[in-house]
Amino acid sequence: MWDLDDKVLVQREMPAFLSRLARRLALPPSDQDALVAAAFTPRHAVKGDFLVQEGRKTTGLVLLCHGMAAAIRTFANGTEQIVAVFVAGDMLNAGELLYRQSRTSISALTSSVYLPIPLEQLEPLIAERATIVRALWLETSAQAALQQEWMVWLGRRDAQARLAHFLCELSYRLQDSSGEAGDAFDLPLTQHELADILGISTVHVNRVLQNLRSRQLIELSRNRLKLLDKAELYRVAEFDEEYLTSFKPKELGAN
Amino acid sequence: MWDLDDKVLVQREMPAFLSRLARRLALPPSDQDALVAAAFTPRHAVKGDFLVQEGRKTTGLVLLCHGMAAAIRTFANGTEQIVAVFVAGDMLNAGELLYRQSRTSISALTSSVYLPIPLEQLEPLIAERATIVRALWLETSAQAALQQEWMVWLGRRDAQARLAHFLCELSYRLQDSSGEAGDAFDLPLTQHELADILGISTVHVNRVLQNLRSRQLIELSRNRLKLLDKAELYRVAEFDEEYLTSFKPKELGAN
DNA sequence: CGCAACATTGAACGGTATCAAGTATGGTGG
DNA sequence: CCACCATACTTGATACCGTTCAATGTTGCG
Repeated sequence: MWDLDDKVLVQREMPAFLSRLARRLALPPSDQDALVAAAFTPRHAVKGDFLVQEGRKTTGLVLLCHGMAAAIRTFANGTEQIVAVFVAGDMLNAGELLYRQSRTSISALTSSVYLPIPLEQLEPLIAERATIVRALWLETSAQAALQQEWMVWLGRRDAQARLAHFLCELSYRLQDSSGEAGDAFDLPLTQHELADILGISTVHVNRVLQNLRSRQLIELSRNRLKLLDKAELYRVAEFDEEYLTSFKPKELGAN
Repeated sequence: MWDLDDKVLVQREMPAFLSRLARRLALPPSDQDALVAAAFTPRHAVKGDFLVQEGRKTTGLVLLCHGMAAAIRTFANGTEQIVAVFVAGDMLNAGELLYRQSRTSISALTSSVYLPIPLEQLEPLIAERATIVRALWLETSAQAALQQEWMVWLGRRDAQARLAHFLCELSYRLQDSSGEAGDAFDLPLTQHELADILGISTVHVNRVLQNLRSRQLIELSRNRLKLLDKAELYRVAEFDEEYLTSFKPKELGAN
């Protein structure tokens, strides 16, 4: 699974990842150092590899350094629902860390680099350093806020608004995570996967996509997405980025 | 808003509540004492009162000691989606504590007793006591797990399965929270509120309820619900209580 | 008692699923 | 380099679940 390119990729991505991590968690340097010291070396996964497996014992925290991943729940009848999409900088399983086993499978949507931090190393930090526990709690909270937003559009919007909203959210998060402009980005999702995210059928994803295309709101081919009219897309989605910007937490100790 | 009955209610409910809290958070006695010492006195709310208001500055942690409450998101067009239902013993806003303002309004579904813990008192504890941060993190994780389950049935099940699942979940949580048998309990929700939870129309809630009644699965009148055939209801809902039982976290320090 | 909120019922409409078929697209082995 | 295959995407026809609108019955509360 490893080849030269992967190693190069890892080495090139890690510094950028670590600085994003610092920005995001707002940890004191000593804590961040302790966290990184507790980690294994970065690993590489290809599309479809599982980074976390449903029902397995939680073995540690997993940080996504590069690429994208999705948390999947599978039904008895074989249908699936994607309950989360992760981008570089996200923790994949902060919310499951305190439980015996994970409730979802998380699989790589693209070739990815991830950083596992085994529980044995992490537990002493969790037991002693309130700031590190706080960072994990913060990430869990952010994840919960995102999920809540998904619940709202799953429950109350039609397919078009759901899709538009998802694209807006992803654009915003990628921008935040990579620092790039968010008007065009790689969308490594098949229409089938989009269907599993939005809770609609694959066929209908296709139709809604074409509708958005015909209205000159987006351009999408070969997994490359362009947002042609962001303002109008935001309107269709009723997308309010505030729930994402407010992720920036209060400073420690600040009122 | 206060009368004698309320005070009696508060006094009668608090000991039971505190013991539930202890069981749930698995905090060392010293930490639990510190938490309770930081709290205001218990307060009382009537149906419809807001315990937390969307957009307002977060002023502290709110524990629900008695009654039920719902977290509500409101749209521009006036429609609402209920994104969470809380029962006695739940923390209402653990996941929002680190942010500047709350994203949801939380309103009392019944006459309720709640315990506010102001941020000024809480912040020193959060800064210093890893065990307390851990408890808050744990509660946020539990909340996120519940939400994820809702996302799954919002995305992929029909109205009947959604309703059945919600009833199963609530029954289970009430049983867990109150210790009572869960085969019959008060369901202080109008069909309209159920619709806002399930993401379907009020009219359809009515029809689905009647279907469940005609199949001898439930009995519901005057806000009192009886589960007549729990096994079959579980089957219809594809309800797997494990995602709720697994909330019981690992012991501190245990591997 | 009378009003307001809640529950129930029917009819027509609409969004989305499902089924089925056909068309790109990309990767693989010969 | 091409033939082939698998996967992804596209399109149309039909059925169903759930919405909406509207009317009526019921309950509870001031």
